[in-house]
Amino acid sequence: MEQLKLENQICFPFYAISRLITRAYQPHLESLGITYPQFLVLLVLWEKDGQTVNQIADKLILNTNTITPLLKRMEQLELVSREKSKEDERKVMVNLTRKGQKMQVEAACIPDELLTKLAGKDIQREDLSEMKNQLNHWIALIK
Amino acid sequence: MEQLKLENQICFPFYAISRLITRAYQPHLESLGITYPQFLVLLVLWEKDGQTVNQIADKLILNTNTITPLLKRMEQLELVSREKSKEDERKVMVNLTRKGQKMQVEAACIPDELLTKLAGKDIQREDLSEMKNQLNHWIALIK
DNA sequence: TTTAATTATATCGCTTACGATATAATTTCT
DNA sequence: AGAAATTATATCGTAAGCGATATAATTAAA
Repeated sequence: MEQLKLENQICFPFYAISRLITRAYQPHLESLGITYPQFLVLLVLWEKDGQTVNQIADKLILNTNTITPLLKRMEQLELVSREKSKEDERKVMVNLTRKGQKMQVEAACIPDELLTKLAGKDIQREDLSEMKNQLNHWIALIK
Repeated sequence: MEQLKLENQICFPFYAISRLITRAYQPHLESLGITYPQFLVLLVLWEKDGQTVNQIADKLILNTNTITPLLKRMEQLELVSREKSKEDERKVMVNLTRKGQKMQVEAACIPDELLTKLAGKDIQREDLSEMKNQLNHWIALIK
């Protein structure tokens, strides 16, 4: 059954690379005391502080049952605060704490460090950039 | 900080697409009573039955602490059997059961069904095939 | 041939990830 | 206004995924 060979699947490389990337980030994030999904939440909030749970979930394409406990752990780490919106009490506003804001400075170099490491393995920035655009296009189509 | 925008990350689209693919497979696999990682294990065993835990882990780029409980659950589902190798008692041989073998027939159409669905969203097989090759190349480089 | 190192797998603890379901606040409908 | 529907978030249960560590079998070294 040729169509069932692992080698012929498009799904597997995405699954594998996703995990390999998380592994590659891990040592860099460990020194900050955060995980990869927590880093993604920070990326969203650094770009625009003060977003609702749903806004963050939408951007990361995650469900609230994933993001709620994640945000609670980040609250424990004192990276974010969560409080009900005054206008609409169903909404929970998530804000960066001072600590969460400051972490941006330390994190700023991480993406570049990883790109440099990949360049050493003959994976160039232009290739990654092209790939990124292609993938973002597909995500928009299938989301 | 331009380099920290979610939009500019290459890591995020991989993370997102990987989960979107798992979600896309889910309804197809649900009727078989298996999960996406379990499906990947079956792909590996359908290709070559009777492999050790490590051989399967290597092919899926997973650690034994992920694959061992996964295989145990598949044993519960009576999809595979696990028994110590006679030559080397440290090794555990994983074999498909009759049920695990038979499932290949029902699963054979799934990849094609998903490709057809993607074609409807303007994602063509040639593009995916090219992407697959590119990604497999990268995996080999960074693994 | 004991001892030490290596190999193969498993266990533990914690963090995602998500389907199903619950709860409370807000809107919409009648 | 009061009931019904919708929206926003949370809770529960289960399955990954992985670092750290443990255990047993095999191999290498002294």
